[in-house]
Amino acid sequence: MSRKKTIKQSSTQKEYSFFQDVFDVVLQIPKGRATSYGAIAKYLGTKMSARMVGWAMNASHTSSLKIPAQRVVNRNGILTGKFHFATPTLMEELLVKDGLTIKNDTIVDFKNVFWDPVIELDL
DNA sequence: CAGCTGACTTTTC
DNA sequence: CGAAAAGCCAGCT
Repeated sequence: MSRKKTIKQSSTQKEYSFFQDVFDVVLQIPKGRATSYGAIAKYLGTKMSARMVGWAMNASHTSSLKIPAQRVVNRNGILTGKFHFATPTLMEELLVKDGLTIKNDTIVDFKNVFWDPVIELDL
């Protein structure tokens, strides 16, 4: 279903940011899976760039919602944003708890656990 | 309104 | 393998 537009808040919530879309997608990432910034960007639209997704994650800690940002890595499966967590090792710890294997700041067999919103949601 | 910035990606050397 | 540059675009100052 096209839940892209389901994000639309009530009239009261006039402040609508594209961050909401990113958060919504990230929150739907199943446990034990991970996706890339580019995949989310592609799902949200061609006008979206990977940097916007990463930037949205930067704002995730400001959001009241709990965003599993550890499940979002770059296209190589490298934990590029780990330094933005409370501790540089927190991101890896969270992914390990999800059942993933992290080796040298990189998700082992990333392509196997890759979760593409375009395929899992839109399709 | 204009310039900066950024948790990315791809190409090139 | 690594460093550098260019493209990308919305939000912030």
